[in-house]
Amino acid sequence: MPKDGTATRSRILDSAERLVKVNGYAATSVDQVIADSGTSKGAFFHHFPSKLDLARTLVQRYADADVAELREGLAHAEAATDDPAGRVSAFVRWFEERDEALLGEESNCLYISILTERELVLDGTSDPILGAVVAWRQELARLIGAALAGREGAPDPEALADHVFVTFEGAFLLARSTGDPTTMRRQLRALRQMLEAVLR
Amino acid sequence: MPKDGTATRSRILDSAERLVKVNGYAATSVDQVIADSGTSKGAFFHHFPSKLDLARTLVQRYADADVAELREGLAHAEAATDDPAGRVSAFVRWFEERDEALLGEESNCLYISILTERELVLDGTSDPILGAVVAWRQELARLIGAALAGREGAPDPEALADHVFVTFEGAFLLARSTGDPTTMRRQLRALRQMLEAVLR
DNA sequence: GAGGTTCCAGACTGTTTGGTCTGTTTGTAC
DNA sequence: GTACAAACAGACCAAACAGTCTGGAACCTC
Repeated sequence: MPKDGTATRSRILDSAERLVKVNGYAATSVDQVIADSGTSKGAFFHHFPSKLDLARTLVQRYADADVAELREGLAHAEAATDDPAGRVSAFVRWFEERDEALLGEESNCLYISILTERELVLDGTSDPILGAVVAWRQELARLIGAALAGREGAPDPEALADHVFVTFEGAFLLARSTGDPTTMRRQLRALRQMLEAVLR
Repeated sequence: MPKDGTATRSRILDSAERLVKVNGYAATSVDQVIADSGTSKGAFFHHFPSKLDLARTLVQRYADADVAELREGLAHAEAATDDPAGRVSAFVRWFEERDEALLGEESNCLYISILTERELVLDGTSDPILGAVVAWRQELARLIGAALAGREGAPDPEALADHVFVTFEGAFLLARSTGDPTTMRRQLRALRQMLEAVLR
């Protein structure tokens, strides 16, 4: 085996993720990524056959991490209590309380940058996002459905589950436009209070 | 007065809005806008000194229309009933029921395309978005606050008000990734049901 | 109808873009 | 130590990009 290139590859991916989250995919040039990662054209196109291929790798990596976070939150919620409604609260609170990284002023979601460009959706680059969305939907619909069990005229558990995803993405955008770093926490808090009211 | 150019200008703006909503700002070239609007380079740069200037005009126009829709919904809600909580329901339902244009499969929000690119935020292009956000926040906080009046331990009316905006933007993104045209309506319905539970 | 201005078409330009190509270094296998 | 392939570095390229320029047509003013 020849010399190891995984470190260079990771540096490229990390720089690209940061830049694409902040500026968007089309607005991020390969040269910017190269400069930011301190590598070269040769290195870039050695690891990725094209810019589009980088995007695909990036989205897959990000979605995997996202689903991992989901599992982490679920494990926490299910360990916290046996009460179905309490688990939903605990799940949201789990994200509400991790303020630093998630709530940072400059924090953003890669999904937004990718979904903004229709070409990336049409050619399947965004497919891992759908995978993550479905994972969130299924797991949270299960959690919420348990708390709603046997209620008549109750809201659709899947729609409520999707609304958690909706809140994250919407709050990222709201934070962008207001510049207020407390936006994400406040929106998660509002979401939790509304869910608690529905499940009461 | 020389010959009228407002029709050409509008055609350019309409094409640009459609293309930017669908593909993003950076991914939309001036040449594309020209081709789509059936005009020319000369016409484009006669009406807009630069691509960035087009973006500014576009955002302002879109935000103005957005605030007008807010007012329309408010007028409808306030005419519908005197009950404070009922007005909040009526407001959301007002959007829930206009499915065609707003919920169309290909529908999208210009805000997302603009907020995705940090440069457009830093140079003030996104300022009208903040104006619209604040308008929604103030008006809806007033509406929701009236329904929450005198309740102790109640959620923050401003956060709930912002959550309406959050739901719209998040649902647009969710619809993009799932391709499901019923997404917006289902999310608005979930939002309404949660608000009704909080205000009950 | 002469002069001037707005409106627009399309050729043109300098720069940036994603991507290629050549060459060199580095580690590995034998 | 020789052979070989992976891991780069950086010059290079064609196409696409935003923006300019020139020329002409339409329209108003006088």
